[in-house]
Amino acid sequence: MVRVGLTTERLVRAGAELADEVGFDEVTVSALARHFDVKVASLYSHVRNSHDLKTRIALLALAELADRGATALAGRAGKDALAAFANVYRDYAREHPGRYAAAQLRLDPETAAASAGVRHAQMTRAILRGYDLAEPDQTHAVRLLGSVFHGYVSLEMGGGFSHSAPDTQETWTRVVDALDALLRNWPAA
Amino acid sequence: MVRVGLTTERLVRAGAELADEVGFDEVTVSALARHFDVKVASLYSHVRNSHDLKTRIALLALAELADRGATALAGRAGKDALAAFANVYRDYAREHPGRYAAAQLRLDPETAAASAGVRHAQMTRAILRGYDLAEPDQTHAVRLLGSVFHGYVSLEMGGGFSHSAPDTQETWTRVVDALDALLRNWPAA
DNA sequence: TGCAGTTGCCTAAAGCATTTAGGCAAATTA
DNA sequence: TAATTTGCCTAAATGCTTTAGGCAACTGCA
Repeated sequence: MVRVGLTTERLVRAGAELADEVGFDEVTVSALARHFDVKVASLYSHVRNSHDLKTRIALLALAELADRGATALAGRAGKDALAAFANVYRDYAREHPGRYAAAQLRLDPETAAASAGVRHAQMTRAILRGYDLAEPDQTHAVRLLGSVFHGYVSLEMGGGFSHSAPDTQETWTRVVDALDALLRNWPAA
Repeated sequence: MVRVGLTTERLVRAGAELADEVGFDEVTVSALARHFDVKVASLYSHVRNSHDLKTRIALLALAELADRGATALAGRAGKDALAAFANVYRDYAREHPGRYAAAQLRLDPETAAASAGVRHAQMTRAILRGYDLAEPDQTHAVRLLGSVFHGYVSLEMGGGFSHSAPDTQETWTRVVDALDALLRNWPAA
């Protein structure tokens, strides 16, 4: 019996790659077993069940995204930081569609609280330090930015903007411009 | 043999209700068959396969959403129209989480082109008539609004904003205010 | 009203994904 | 080298998906 050397980590990493290739929904315990040329049951020593596998892939994606965000924010502020951070989301989704889809998985509250999702919110707040927003407007703005990034990227990936001029890169640039203008000029309640 | 009177329409409608109750992912041909107390194979005369069923539920949801949007827009303009339209999305998602999830299903291009999704874009453009935006900024703005509505609602439903002050209703109101301000003051390229 | 054709639901069966239980051999540790 | 842990296995149950083919109940027409 030749041991392949399975670990939870390797499974999750391979699952993430598989997701990017064939789509997150197609990531199944069976497919992963085929990939490692191993019997299906063998994976269940490393992963609790199918949902556990998917959750772990989601956590990986969130962490990778947060890492990229942190790198992008280093040494930037204001609109520069905003644009860089926005591009992280968009680029990651384009490079890793399966992982990005995984990052959208609904996590139960405790898992979410322990995930890199928390870092995302912190980074968004960091960006807003370049603008003059007091609470509660800062929180409103954090939520708005999250919505735009997430919403834009998922609509674009879902083909929502397809086949129409102007191209999505131009829109993306202009949307970031518009958000910058809005944050500099946030309306009073 | 008692005939239940299955039709594609009834299946789709029941599937939509099931989605709202147990989640869109749990909507399966088998579950629907159980609901009608009928053998699984019987449904395959009315629905091509599982994916076909889900697509039809998605189309139903898109149409319902568009109908509500049209009703909300009737007789309104400017910020009033913007707020009403935004609330349609949010309310629909809260009332019909399963259907809303269905509406997010990625449709192939021809299906999408024939869907009520087209009406959504038209309505968003109609709202923008209340603001002074020429092309291509109008298209950018259409995409921004779509992103915010979609992104906000799905983050909120996914628990992304949970357990934190201020409450999401207040944020939603302020986000709509902010969008209105942005559209009235759209930055030049 | 009676019959023919259509339709609605059935049985049967194959394929694949998920999950658990229990076992043997290889790697690790003492 | 012996003992223990670990990695992968076989076997088996369950459930969802899908296709093929059949009979009974409707429908419409004479």
